[in-house]
Amino acid sequence: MLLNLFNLPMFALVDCNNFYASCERVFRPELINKPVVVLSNNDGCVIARSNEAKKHIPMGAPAFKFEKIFKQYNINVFSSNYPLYGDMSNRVMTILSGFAPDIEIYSIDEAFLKYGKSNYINLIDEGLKISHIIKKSTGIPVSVGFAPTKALSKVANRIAKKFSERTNSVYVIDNEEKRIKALKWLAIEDVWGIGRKNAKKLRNININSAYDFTQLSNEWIKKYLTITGLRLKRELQGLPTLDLEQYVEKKSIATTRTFEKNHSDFEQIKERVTTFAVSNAEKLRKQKSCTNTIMVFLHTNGHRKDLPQYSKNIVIKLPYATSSSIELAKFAVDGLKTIYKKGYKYKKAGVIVMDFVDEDKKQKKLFENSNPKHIDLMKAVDIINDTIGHGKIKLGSQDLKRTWKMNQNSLSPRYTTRLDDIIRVKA
DNA sequence: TCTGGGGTCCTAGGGCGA
DNA sequence: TCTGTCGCCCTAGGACCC
Repeated sequence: MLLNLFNLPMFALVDCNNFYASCERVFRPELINKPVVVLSNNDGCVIARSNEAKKHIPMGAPAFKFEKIFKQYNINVFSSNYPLYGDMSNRVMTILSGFAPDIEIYSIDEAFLKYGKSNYINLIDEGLKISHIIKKSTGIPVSVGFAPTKALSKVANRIAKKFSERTNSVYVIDNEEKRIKALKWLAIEDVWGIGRKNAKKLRNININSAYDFTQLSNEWIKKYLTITGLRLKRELQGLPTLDLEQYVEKKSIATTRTFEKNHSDFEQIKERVTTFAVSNAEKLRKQKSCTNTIMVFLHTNGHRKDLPQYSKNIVIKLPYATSSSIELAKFAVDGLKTIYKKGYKYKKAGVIVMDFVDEDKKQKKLFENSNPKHIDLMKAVDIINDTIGHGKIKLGSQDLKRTWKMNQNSLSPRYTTRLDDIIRVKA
């Protein structure tokens, strides 16, 4: 049976269902069919929910406001366990890359696959095979949507997930009738690329579905939703406009954190900012880049209307490109000194680096250059940290005794990445 | 008392040289 | 020499994604 009626390459979007919650369930099977939520760093707000929890908990719900509801409905609450989710994601992606030659890992829990137009395979069977093998090998349930464009494969995936009992979590949009039916069903705010603001704008002019959106004139879309909106319209019409994106090095790297409590003291914030800069430097060295620009920001808790508010950032053009932890930490602290004001209770700070060059292509400046001794020193630090554990080697300006702890009151073990936490099977 | 983190892309608008 | 205009570059900020 020839299913590919568009006679175009087909994209599959494979999406792990409620990924973080599903990861927790893999190692706690007694939680299957029970409500599960996963919280953000610091146990701040809800960032993943199982289907059972979705009835009671909105996305992004602040945990402290929902404690009663958690108890009332026996919701199982987990702190986020990124080493576990990262490892489970790698397993899923490795399996997926065996299904199609071209794959784009779009996020921790989803990937696009591209099937050439000559691959006249039964896509439903292919989707079922993907879902079966991933479930069997990793325990993670997935949904699969096929369509001739990436945006339509997102729509197909949504249908697969929403009507999983009828679709077995696999859906294919491969003719005009299905495309139009799907777009008429999909609410405008659920379209990939239409966020809250734009959805409101569109609702105001009576554009309520994805289909309505495709009926808008190109001029209107270009004017109000920019070139991005125009691309989206083409994609929804079934005209391939976005291709798979190949791996590219990052253009910016950020380390930012909300503090577990407010800090007013300069020295404490300086220690945090130093640590953020060191973390960015490590990530830079991993991708073999140096940075020319660093930004430091600092702000108070915007939710506390009763406290005086202050928020400031500073962008510093560096005199030379560097990936040295020591140099970046120094520039970051210089920046912090400029923006720090006494008397405020700070809740969040961060360091972002951008404007990269390859480490072997950086230009030598006439007067000021990165200290060449740092190159070997940083290599040694990276090797030691990789071998004996991350963060064992620190700068003197980082707090050596204190380990800054996030609130993680409900952290699951790192079943797959820490020997001590591995599951033991009793004979 | 307690509300995440890390990215990308796009545009408007200003400065500036031709 | 003065002025207007065009295009380029840069930056800040908004909007989006997961």
